[in-house]
Amino acid sequence: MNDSPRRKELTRQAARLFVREGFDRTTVRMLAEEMGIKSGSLFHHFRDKQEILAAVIEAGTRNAIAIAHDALETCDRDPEARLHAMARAHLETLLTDRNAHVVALYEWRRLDDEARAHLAHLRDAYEALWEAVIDEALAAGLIHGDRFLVSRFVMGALNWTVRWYDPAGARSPDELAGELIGMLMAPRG
Amino acid sequence: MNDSPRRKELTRQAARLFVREGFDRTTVRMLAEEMGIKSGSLFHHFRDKQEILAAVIEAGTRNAIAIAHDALETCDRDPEARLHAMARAHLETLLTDRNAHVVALYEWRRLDDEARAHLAHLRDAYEALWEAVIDEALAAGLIHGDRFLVSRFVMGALNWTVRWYDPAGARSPDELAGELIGMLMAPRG
DNA sequence: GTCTATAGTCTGATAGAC
DNA sequence: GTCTATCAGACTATAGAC
Repeated sequence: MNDSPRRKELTRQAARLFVREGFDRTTVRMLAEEMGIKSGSLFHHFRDKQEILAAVIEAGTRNAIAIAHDALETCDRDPEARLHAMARAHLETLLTDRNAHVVALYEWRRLDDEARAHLAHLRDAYEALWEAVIDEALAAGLIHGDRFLVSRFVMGALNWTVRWYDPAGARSPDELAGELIGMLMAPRG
Repeated sequence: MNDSPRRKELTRQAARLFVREGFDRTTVRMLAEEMGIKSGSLFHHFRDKQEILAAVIEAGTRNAIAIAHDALETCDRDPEARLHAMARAHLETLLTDRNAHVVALYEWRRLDDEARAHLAHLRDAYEALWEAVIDEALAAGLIHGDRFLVSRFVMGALNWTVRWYDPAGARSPDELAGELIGMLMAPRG
């Protein structure tokens, strides 16, 4: 459909609900209430419930790419700094906003075939950022292992934080990022 | 309710469906069809849909504990061997059977408060096995980092394999386990 | 762009025969 | 232990007024 500011705001609110309840048990009535309108009005902005999910996932992935891109630009060529920046950016999109990126990761399977095909290149672009940074770290001897598997394991470790991270706890996303890459690097000295 | 062989078999079949479709979008009619009975008959074995989920998660976690326990018993006191055995056991419960353990991890949030309270000690017992093995590896200097965070990151990396692992691919759960702990250990030589 | 009203379908669960 | 039949409510989505 279109791409109005109104639709963007509605998408943002849908993301919060999808994170809290999960896509399947979020009803259009719940979405409408969260948005302050009646359920019938929702379908003026989105063709169906599926389209809302696709909009959330697209926004979440685009945002993750933008945040990661910025984080990489503001740090030098040091592989460790870049790895840290990437992990911190990833965790912030997941844990600080608790936003659309969580939906993109956890509700991907709920997309229909058409939407999945349409959004796959975005997801791939984000993962390509990760694999490039991990390649640099491997080449520098900072970490070691198979390129594909290291990427998957690192992203998995980060993605699963959503399930146990306590925002009221003592550790920030930045500290978590440091601990994760510290775990992968050979001890100093 | 009871604990008949019939109920156990029905629970096993429900697990397959919950993995494939997710709990929320699995209907009692789908469950009944998978079990070869009519939907009304289901409620002779389970009070409601929630109880089926609780049965699956209990079975999945008990099985994971049993498999892990056996794996640890059949290897010596070498911290690396124990870490490897634990990771392999975990991956096999997730990737080979594609069974109830996946449901336990991915649908935990769908349990009602009562079931969650009832099953928390089982989940904790399984995680305690992990933390003990990780403690040994830390004490031996095999890996390094914060005990709590290393546990969470390792389990996260393993749990997320469900989302990308291809059973038809080249790598076995055993190889994956080796790659993961290899990634955490300082390079030899 | 939002509303009311509702169509049409599916849902979890129950009752009672066999 | 399984069946048939069904209830009562919830669901997504649509139509048409404003």
